[in-house]
Amino acid sequence: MSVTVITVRLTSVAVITTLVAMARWEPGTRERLARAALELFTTRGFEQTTAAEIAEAVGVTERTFFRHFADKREVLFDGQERYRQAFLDGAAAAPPGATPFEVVASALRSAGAFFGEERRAFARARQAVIDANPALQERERHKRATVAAAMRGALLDRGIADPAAAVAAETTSTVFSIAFQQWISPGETRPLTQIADAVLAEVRSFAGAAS
Amino acid sequence: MSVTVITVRLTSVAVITTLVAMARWEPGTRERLARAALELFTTRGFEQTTAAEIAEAVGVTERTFFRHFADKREVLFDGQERYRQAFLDGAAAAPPGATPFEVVASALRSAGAFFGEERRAFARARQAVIDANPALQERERHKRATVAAAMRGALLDRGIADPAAAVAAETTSTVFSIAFQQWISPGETRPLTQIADAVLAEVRSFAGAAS
DNA sequence: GTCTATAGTGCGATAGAC
DNA sequence: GTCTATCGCACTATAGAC
Repeated sequence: MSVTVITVRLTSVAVITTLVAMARWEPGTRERLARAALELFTTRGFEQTTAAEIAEAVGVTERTFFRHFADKREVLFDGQERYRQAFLDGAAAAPPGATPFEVVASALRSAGAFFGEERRAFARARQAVIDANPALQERERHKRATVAAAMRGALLDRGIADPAAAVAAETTSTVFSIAFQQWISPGETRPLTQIADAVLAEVRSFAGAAS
Repeated sequence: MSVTVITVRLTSVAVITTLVAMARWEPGTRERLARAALELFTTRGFEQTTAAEIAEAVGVTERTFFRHFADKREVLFDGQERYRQAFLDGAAAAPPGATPFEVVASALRSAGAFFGEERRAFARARQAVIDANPALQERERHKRATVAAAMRGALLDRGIADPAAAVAAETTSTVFSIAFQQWISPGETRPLTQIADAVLAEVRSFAGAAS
């Protein structure tokens, strides 16, 4: 029986609190808001869903929603830091003296691995919502740009100067974006890393084809 | 005295209309709104300026502002179709059978020529406003993405398939963006076409450096 | 051209955790 | 006592509906 309790503790922070003390509010509000939002956006559409409805679905007020998310769109982009970090970790993993291309390839491998098979279905659902709304596409591009900015910083830190750093950083972001789109397209079964490899090869052939 | 009148007519379209006929509204409202908006955004900031204030500065109602621009941000991105067309014209100018790289280079030359020296000061003022506001940066990236989408369409029409078309299209947009940023940076005097050439060369060296 | 819903902000109060 | 998450309420501007 004590084994069961331990299992619960490991899998649900909310349950711990409920057992330990009568909390006035449940923890994990942010994550629950994000989940409820995706579901409501999927069924009713982004614009047809109000922030108040999302909050209500979770049992908090609209004001609480906006305390967690700066705006309504942001709720779909929670947890992007971890994914940006995957790029940076990959870049850092490249050996000293690696060429910009090698750093980019390493970053793409790391980011590609971050999105394993278990994330593909979720990614598809999320992307369907984004694809249906221009305002969300804008936000997505903004997030993509922060990845490029982070990569540029990492490359500059490695001693690679602009404009080479900027080109390499933007290429990372572009290749990943094209590969990701393919990864979640219907019928696609290859892992993201493999697709990203193919797209990066395409960049090389693009640049070399006119010589 | 008639000389004075002629001078006025040459410098103010609004005055012509007032003199020639009792027009119910002034022409060029859209352009005047865009100009007034840039000026107000520059002095007060984007968020500190309301749509009603921009409209008032031009002598129209807030409703009229939103008839011309779908949202407040859009007033800073008026006339983007002509600039997107410059890319497409350049792409179309590439000879049949040109490689994707050559098509991209041609598009960049055309777009670079579109932004002549006479536009540099305006571009700097506009960019200062955009750089000070994340919401405007989002919109700018969205516009950039439409350029990439248009380029991809042009490349597909030429028989270049994905993902090569997507890579080439995104590269066009990226190179232009990096070059444009340099073009309007303080102290820069080189023409945009020359800077874009240099950035495109950087792409080639990026892709070739790891072989 | 008017009316209205909704996004998003500012601030004081509250209640539990520590 | 401090810190943090929440509520509740008043408020403005955007943007769309009528």
